[in-house]
Amino acid sequence: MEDLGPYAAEKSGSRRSNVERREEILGVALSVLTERGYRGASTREIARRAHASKETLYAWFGDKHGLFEELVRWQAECIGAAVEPRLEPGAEEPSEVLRAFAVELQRLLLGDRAVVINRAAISEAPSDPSFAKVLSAQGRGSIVPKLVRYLEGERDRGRLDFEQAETAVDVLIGLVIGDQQVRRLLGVLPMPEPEQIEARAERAVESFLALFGRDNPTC
Amino acid sequence: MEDLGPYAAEKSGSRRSNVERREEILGVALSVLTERGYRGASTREIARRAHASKETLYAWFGDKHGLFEELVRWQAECIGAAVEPRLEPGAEEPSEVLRAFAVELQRLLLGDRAVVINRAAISEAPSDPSFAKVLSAQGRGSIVPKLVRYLEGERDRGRLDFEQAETAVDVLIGLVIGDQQVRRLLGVLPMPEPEQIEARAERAVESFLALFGRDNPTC
DNA sequence: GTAGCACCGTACCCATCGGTACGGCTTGCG
DNA sequence: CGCAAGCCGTACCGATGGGTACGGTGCTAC
Repeated sequence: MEDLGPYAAEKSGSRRSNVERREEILGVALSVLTERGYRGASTREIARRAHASKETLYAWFGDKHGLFEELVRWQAECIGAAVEPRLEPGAEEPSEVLRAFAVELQRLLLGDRAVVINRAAISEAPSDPSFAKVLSAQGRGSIVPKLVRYLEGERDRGRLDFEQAETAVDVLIGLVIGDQQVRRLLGVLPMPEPEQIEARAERAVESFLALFGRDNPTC
Repeated sequence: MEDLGPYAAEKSGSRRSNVERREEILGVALSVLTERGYRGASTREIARRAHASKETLYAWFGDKHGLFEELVRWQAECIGAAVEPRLEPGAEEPSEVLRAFAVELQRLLLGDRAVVINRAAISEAPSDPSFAKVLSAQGRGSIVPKLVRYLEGERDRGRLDFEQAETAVDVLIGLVIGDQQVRRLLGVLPMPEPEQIEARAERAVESFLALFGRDNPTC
């Protein structure tokens, strides 16, 4: 991590909260990214709208790539963090746990921030796969293992039935997200309303349990 | 369609196959797009590698946007055309028809051409949604109705059971594609091998029929 | 009070982009 | 043979990009 704050990190008390300023700049970068895409988001415009100088911007983040890598990392961490606590096994019924998970997963993957960041990663993937790597590692790479562990735990409890946990995870994600994410990325699908998210989560989990639940409800 | 060939379309016999030349240029444009993305694909490089002049290029396609719109349209038509004949209802079992459909859908949506074109549409979506519109209309917009019609036909024959055909379509697509497409777009998933595609198609259709087939195999 | 530091705003450098113009070459045709 | 059309290669234009340099300003520390 060659990253650095301003020159004097915190040695001399840093008269103002420069971490706050940092987030402010990142927020501006995010909105410019939203409007113009990665290539169209110029450092000039970011600096101007953040009332910062380009020099400061480059001193803090190294270059344009470094600035947006910060954004990607931030978003990726959000996904991993927000989904984790919903996957506690044991107490509640799998239907309830999975429903909450399905709602949260949709909110995160289909939300504006995720869409914008994923667009940037995808558009830069041919020439520079680093955004995509980070996003994928912190996103799917952190969620799937937790989900696998949870599902296997419930299987051991006798509440689920499957052979390959990875396959079950694939099915669950497919049922919950479907092609919504791609359509969001293309800009042809608006963010679903909360009740639509709930309905889809309900339906997805119902199907999932019909396939992998131990108590087949149709018999 | 404001499109045009060279000035004399075919009036004077067009000494060489200029449609062939056109496809040659589009092929070069596609490979440059593959390597550099939409913004990074300069008309200079396309002209140079196609041994064409920029002037010719602009005379034929109008501008950069027009050139790539041709590509998008071409790819979109391929998807719609290739999937259609596999959805003939009646003779064969739904499991067989859907399996073939699932294989073809994966081949088309996960193939290199589709990935590259979708990347371009996604990266330009914030500032110019026209690529995404075309891609979505010709792709999903043409497949889903056919699929709906097929599924409803089989339901009327008593071989499937569901209420909302659109929901069933959603489930099917989710099971077949899952998040493979997004991971392909991010560049973190290689094109699956044919046997992997077959296996996934098999599994997806099996699950689909477990949910919507009339003959529940688990009872 | 004053020296120094971080920062802002602006101007600047150089590369590249989309799009256009031009000279020269090939080719089909009368 | 000569003409005209189509096209290639190169050069050019204005605009904009990432990245750097510099003078001015306010705040902190001593």
